[in-house]
Amino acid sequence: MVLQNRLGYGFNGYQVPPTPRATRSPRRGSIRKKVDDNQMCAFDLLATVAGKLLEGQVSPSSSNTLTGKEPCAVAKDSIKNEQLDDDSASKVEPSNLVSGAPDLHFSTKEFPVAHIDDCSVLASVITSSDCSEKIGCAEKLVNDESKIQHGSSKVEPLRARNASNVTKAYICTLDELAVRYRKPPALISQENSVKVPLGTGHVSFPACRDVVNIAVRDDDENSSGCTQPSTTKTAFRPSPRIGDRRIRKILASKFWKAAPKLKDGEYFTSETKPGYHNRKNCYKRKRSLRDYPLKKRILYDGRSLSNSDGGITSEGISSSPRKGFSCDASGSGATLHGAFGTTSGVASRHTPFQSRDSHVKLRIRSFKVPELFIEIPETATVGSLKRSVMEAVNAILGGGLRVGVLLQGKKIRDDNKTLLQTGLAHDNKLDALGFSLEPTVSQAPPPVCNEDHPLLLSCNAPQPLTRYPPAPSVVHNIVEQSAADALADPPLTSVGSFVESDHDSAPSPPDLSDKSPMDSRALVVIPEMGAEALAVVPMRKSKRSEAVQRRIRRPFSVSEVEALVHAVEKLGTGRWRDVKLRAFDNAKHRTYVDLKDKWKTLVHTARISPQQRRGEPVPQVLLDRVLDAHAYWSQQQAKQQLKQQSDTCLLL
DNA sequence: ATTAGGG
DNA sequence: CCCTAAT
Repeated sequence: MVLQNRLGYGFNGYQVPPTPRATRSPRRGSIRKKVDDNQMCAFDLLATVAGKLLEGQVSPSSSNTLTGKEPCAVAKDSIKNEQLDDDSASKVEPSNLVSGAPDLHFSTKEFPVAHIDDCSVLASVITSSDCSEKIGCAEKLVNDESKIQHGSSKVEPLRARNASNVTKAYICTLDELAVRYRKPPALISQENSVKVPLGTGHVSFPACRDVVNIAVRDDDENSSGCTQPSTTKTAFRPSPRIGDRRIRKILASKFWKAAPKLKDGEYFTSETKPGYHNRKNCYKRKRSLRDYPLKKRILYDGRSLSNSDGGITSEGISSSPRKGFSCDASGSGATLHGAFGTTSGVASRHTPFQSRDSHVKLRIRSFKVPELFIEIPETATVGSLKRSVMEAVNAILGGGLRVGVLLQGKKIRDDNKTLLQTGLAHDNKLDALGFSLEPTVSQAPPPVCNEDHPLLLSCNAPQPLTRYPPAPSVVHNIVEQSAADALADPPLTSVGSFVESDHDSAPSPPDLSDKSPMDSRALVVIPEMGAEALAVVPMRKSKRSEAVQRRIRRPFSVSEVEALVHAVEKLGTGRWRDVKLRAFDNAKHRTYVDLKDKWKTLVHTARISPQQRRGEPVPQVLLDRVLDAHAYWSQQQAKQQLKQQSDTCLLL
């Protein structure tokens, strides 16, 4: 232990910087922003693909709609539509965009259900790909949540950089959708001429606020569905008084509790709370659905994947549209069962999509895991290696993946299109259907590494329990607030020694019993590519170096903050390397850049109102010290600059 | 490799 | 946390 810090540790006074730092020339504005805005915007990517997709699908006569537009325009349109909200249900109607495409006529009437083996995420995404409204809702919710979490100062949701948040909320919403979607949904849209048959348990697509409500209530299966056309409009309209905060609250807490409780709770089981930094965020189906295991193949291959698009195409997809497959509202639990049972091979029978009960049955025989990066010392045991791989697999399946849908090698990025619109509902197209697992930008498969000695975690003992729930089936481990994960940090009682070495990434204690003779220092499991041809979207750069994953987010604990404050008080800002050496020498996962960044956020945190702060609350005392130290060292810096200026003047 | 800043 | 320019 390099340093012993305690909360409330007295401030020993500031230290004079050893060397007056030269005045830095003003930084040039980074071009980064432009890159972000122009190239990394998720919507841009999506739009590009959507545009290409439409080009290939829409008949020439309809090329004056979406096709002719700039991809960016598409993106903006979709955003705008979302923001307009309220009646977006009607405004975003796909058939409006691509009028003239014959297939689209049935899109509002028929809703094929895709059933995918075992993977809830897949099921969610697939099923939702035809739920145009719900997807939009999900993103809308994300927007709202981000707005809250970022405070009023800065709202940049839905950007690639914030994909983490997006993914989190997105998926959770999708899960909800999947649960709901087991009932035969019907698209309600005022703009569509097709009337929604008020048959068995049709579920309308509520606007985002309604989604929230759905998440809360269990018994609304019919309340939101089977809506009379007349009342539909009002049902879609979000009540204005519902503020962001409420949405967030419901999203964060109620939903995650409610979802597993949903009628046939057999459907999803969440082991822990959601979150991209939660490696165990892994949905598992209970017994009723587990009969259809997801085969995973890990390929040992030297190739790396190219960026987020370098997903792996699923193989062995068989599908067959089936008419008359009934999934009534009550028997939703059996829906997946029935769907999975009999598929094999691809039926080429043409399905009359006029049928209400026309469904698309899909069966994915196996998926390849996109990428696993595992670093493990050669002294590690095979057992620990297994656990490491397990960790990585769980992490990547639990939230580190997103699903791509491909049709004839082309990625379908437009989640708002129905299966019918994309042509997936046609038997002849089903052969060309493919799925891909793509690493989420945010959820990097946490590099599992058992370096050093992951022992002596005395003060942090409870932590691994929180972060690595022992068994699935622990439903009550669901944490309610996203920020609550900060609670997983070492309790304040262990202030004596903070800044432990990076034990977080060593979940499984090394099994000292049997030493592995493994020679390789690092085992790298890299997927088969198979996605080169899918480069529908010209990626900025698809180099192997793209495999570098974003580091796992590790919120600073209070004790860490305390250490940082103390060190900065002593050393000042601008000597982050010294700060690192002094207070965080043992925390390998904290770089001096991290410390600098943390200080930056600390200063910011100290300046905003406590209500706007998020995460584990930092004691006000500490924040006061932050402000004091910041002021002091800023002043010192200014003095130094003045002194240097006068010096140079004298020299001249 | 470090530092400073913007994202 | 990431990315990068400038040291």
